[in-house]
Amino acid sequence: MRAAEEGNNERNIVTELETLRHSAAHILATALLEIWPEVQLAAGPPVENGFYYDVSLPHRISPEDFPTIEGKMREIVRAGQPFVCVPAGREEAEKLALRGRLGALSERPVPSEFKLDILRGIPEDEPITLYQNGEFLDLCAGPHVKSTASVGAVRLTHVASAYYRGDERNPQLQRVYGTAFATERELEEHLARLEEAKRRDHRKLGRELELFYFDEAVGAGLPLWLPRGAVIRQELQAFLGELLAGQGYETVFTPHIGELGLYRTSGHFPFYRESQYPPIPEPAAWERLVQEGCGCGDYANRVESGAVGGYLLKPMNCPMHIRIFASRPRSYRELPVRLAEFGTVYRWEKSGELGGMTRLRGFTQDDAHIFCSEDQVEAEVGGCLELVRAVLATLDLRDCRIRLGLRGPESEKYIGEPELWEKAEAALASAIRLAGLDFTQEAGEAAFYGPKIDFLVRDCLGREWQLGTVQLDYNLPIRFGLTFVGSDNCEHRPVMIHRAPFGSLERFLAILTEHFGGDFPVWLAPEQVRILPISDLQLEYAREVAAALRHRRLRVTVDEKSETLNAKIRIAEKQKIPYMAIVGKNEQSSKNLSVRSRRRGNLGVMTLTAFVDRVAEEVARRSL
RNA sequence: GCCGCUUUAGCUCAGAGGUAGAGCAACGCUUUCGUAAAGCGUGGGUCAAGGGUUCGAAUCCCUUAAGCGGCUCCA
Repeated sequence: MRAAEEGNNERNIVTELETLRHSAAHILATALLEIWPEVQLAAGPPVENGFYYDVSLPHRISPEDFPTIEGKMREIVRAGQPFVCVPAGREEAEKLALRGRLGALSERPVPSEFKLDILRGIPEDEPITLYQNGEFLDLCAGPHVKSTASVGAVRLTHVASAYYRGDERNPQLQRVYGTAFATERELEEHLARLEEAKRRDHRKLGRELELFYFDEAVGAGLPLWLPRGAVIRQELQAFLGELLAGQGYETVFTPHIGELGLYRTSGHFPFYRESQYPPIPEPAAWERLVQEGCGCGDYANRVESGAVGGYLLKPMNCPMHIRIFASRPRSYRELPVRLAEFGTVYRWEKSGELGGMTRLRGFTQDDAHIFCSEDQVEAEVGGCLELVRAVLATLDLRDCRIRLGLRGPESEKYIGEPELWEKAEAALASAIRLAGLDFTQEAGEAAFYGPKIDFLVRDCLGREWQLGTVQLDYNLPIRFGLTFVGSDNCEHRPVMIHRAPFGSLERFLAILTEHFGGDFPVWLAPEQVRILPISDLQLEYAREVAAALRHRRLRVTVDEKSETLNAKIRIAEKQKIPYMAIVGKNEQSSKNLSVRSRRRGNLGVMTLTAFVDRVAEEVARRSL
């Protein structure tokens, strides 16, 4: 969801809590004005977990200012200022803005520039309303609570920056975030939930559980999968591999770089240009350029014109899969052709956009491209949706939203004819309806070659990320001149479906880690069982048990440290090992195990066979 | 990329111009323990990197890098 919905600048306020938080934003604005009367206000809507107000102010607001601001806010709450709606004519409102009176406590020497701009952006047929509490008068669609006293508990959370109206060409504002509730208790509960959520952060757990690692020597946004993370990845890949085999996919492998010309044909160069690493020249060409003293600008021009050849680090796998399809004549009898690959791609993300495993410069998609005839599209898209559903259900990711991404208004961002786009957009919409799924349509969310269905989930901080995606593409088959021979012995144009149920393995791991808080189901757990000998006398038996478990392909280690049992349990618990098998004198003589589950505690004594069968079965069923 | 903040031992963090600290982890010794922390000891740092100010810089200033919170953009 966009933080700031444009239009008349305020989001549609529906719930009581949103109303309260919107009022809290006005209280924040009032407090800011009392401290810095020159502050220029832009917009202050409620958002997912609170509210914010965008302001322009020479003083850089920092968390150190929060106590002062919050103090003022509490005074305003205590004062119980009523929120009064003041209907106003357009001209009157504009006069107030010009006199600096909108978004202010009094008239000021400088006009309320943002309020003026917002005012002028409101459609003619919409009424203009102002709201006042105390001396603070603001352009606002409302509604508000009765009085400032209704805002029982308010807290500022952080300050960040944002472009005015979300456009990077506009001035940058300071965005002060806060949250508000009717009561102090609800606020405390909310803050506690936030703390808890931070404990699940995949960046923190990724380090603690040794799943992945970022090394400055390697580069920003380029993750190193550590052995434990690699186990999870391999399990995920194996799981998906089974599903794909069942749906008639074939596996392919393709290189990480390809001729620039390939990407000219696909349109990645230039339509995807800003997301790509610059071209890699051939060594001979590079030498010549160096000898000629060719500058970067010159090089860029020569690459652009095709005078100098080169390679591109692949930003997507589709062009290579397309070339595989085109590698020989295709008959309608073999359609659909479904080519799958865990394909690693590289994209130039701006430095400030990188973050943990959710946003990277190199990542691996569980990619596949389906080449089919027009009348197979519906069934194939349906199959893809079913695949995503199966993946999400197995991994318990139920809390997800489905978005149909359509073209936006800027036509230069998309390739192909509008009629084909309409056809593709309609086909996807009907496929989702057929699958009986709820979805929203959003313009401007399409890929450059076609519309798509995205599955979105939230991370521990409430940020929404795209995981699975299904994209319909009538355009690349045209650009590559793909054909198949139909039953009529004529050439026909195939349709392409791009799809990735995980999206990327890295982002999926991030979301999965946060979803389970690091407590992965047994089938995914890097270490499934840890044997805890009570004393060194049981070491040998412990190793025997481990060998037996390993024989059944379970991932097991023995804690051979000279520690107390309690300490060993504590360590295993912190490392979130699903099963601990305790072996002491008694277990050794009876050839049993005392089993402790991370989730359910002490499970009591059982035979080795009973334990192995139990865990192996859980793994085989991929139970949660 | 833009705005703001941050960077001290493997991890979490003290240290506010005068010779670098703690807890946990690691390692060693003692202990051989019954369902979430046994005891003692040892090693470990170009204080992110580079430059500057100063008699003297982890500390003040500048540049760069990485990370964090957002914005923009996207798996």
